[in-house]
Amino acid sequence: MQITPAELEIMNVLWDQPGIGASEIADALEGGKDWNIRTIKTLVGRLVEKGALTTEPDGRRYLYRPAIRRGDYQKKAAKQFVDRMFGGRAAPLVAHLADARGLSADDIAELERLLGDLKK
Amino acid sequence: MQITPAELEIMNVLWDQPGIGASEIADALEGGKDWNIRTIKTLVGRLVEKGALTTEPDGRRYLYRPAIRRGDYQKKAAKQFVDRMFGGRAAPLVAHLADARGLSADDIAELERLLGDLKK
DNA sequence: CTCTTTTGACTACGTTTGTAGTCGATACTC
DNA sequence: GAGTATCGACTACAAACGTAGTCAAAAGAG
Repeated sequence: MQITPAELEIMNVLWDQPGIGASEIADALEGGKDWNIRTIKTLVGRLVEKGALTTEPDGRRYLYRPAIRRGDYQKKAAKQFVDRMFGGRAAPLVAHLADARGLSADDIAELERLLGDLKK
Repeated sequence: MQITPAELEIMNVLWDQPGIGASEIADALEGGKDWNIRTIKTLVGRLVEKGALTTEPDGRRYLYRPAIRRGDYQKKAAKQFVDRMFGGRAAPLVAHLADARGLSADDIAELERLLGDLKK
């Protein structure tokens, strides 16, 4: 089940607010993404076809909610990305991120905690 | 300059062995990727159009080499990926990777070294 | 020299993706 | 109740993608 970048925007909205309709999705879309409502409905329809969303009738419209967990999808996507771009090695990826956007002190602290856990 | 997954396979070969021709690329492609030579040439042609590869005549054929550095491309792709999938937060990504594929002891050591550097 | 192979240039073509439009039915506004 | 907004279902359509085919010229095989 591959989710395209445009579709992912929809998924992100629905992971944050499951059980809303198409017009609420339109409202909730971040910043510049002022897609036409038709566009949103097309993307939602494709996600339903793919089995990534479930529908629930609500009067004459549908409410949508993710059929897959965000964490599961993120994990699969992360693995695929690292495999393709970095031959499966995570460290170079983190190095690039550090360089590209400057990890915040919080990020660094979190990573340290994580590494501490992993070593056990 | 967006590079598609199929094109990235080509780039990876050329980053490892810059200055080879289409048939050498075919030979060098990893494992299952036994693409038709036409397919490879199409992909190479598109990469040249996009400015991702430079050409150098060699007799009646061309040798190709990347016009962009692997590191630069990785960095941009990593940033874009983390932005899209994790709202820009690197730590959850690393957590998923750790979970999904079990970071090796080497990976962990490398990340620790990296974090040590970052804290300075 | 003739046949086969290889190369670049150009073309092909189904599928996926982004971005909507049309249509008929229902709901909401006055 | 008549006009307008909204919904789902279906359709449209160009660009990008994956995967290759055709063609003419040049190079290599015998």
